[in-house]
Amino acid sequence: MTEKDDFALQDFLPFLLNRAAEESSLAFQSYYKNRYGMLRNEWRVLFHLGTYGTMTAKEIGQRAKIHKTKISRAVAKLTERRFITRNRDTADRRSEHLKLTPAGEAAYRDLRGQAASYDKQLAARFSPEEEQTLRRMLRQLAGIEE
Amino acid sequence: MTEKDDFALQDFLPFLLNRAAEESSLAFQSYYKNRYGMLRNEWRVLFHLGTYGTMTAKEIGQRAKIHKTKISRAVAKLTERRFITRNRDTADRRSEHLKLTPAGEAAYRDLRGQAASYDKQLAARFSPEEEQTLRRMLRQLAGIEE
DNA sequence: GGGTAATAGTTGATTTTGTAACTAACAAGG
DNA sequence: CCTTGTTAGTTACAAAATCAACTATTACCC
Repeated sequence: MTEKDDFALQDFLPFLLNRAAEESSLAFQSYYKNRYGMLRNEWRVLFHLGTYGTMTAKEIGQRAKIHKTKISRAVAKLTERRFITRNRDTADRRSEHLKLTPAGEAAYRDLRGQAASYDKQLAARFSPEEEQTLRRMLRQLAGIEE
Repeated sequence: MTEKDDFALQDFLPFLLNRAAEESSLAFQSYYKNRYGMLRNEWRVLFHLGTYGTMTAKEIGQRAKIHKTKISRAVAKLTERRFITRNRDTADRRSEHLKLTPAGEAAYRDLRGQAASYDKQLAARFSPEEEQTLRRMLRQLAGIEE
């Protein structure tokens, strides 16, 4: 009754992944929250716009696999804080092209720098080969082709 | 402006981990939600009690690194649905010993079986060595010793 | 063209989570 | 024993996620 069974929660990949995700993003999340008052979905959108340039909400959603509702709200916040501007497509007036403002670009550069060094720090626990393997496996699990 | 930058969101481990976690647990989550109306924290608590037997909320929290608030609510739900019983410790009346009811045991056995086969399926994408490496790295990132 | 379906994005209602304050019980020092 | 501090667990309130319904626009096709 008090003995350990053969398949525990710690052996369950979805649990492990979730725990690793939470644990590894803790410090980063609070940095961005304190510094820019940005939530996860907001800096995700910012990051995408910084990386790929002008995009529509739909494109961001497809690439990052974020639901349109979350994007819509993140975009509203980011627009309100003057990090991005929106422009209706003249050919298809349903979609909007989103673009970083100079303030958005600055925040993005900071974000990217922080993320890159944070990432490096996390990966430093492993050998370069292990790290590559890890990234490949995670992309596999996440359904990211590229 | 529309070109790809050198460090994208898909390269960021916390993002990758989070995406992999969500993607990989989707089917499982909805199974348990539909079958038993259980949320993630609820089946996590159930799983722990099934694996380790009688425990207090605090012990579950330490092992699974779940916040006490979440556990408290999960325990309330599970008790209400007659999956677990609570017994105050006679020596220290602050803590309660939680234990599965027969219905809880049954749900646990189903849960464990499903989880194990689901896990196997996920891991089948990789070679056995890769799988072991993945688990070890995830445990590392998650801060799980064992 | 006119009707029906599809798509981009928003909004609202409900559920869940997160944070912090709270209660009850114990511990330890004087 | 009484004050102060700590711990186990709960609860209240605010923030966020979810899901479905909604608006506006375009696409299809008879």
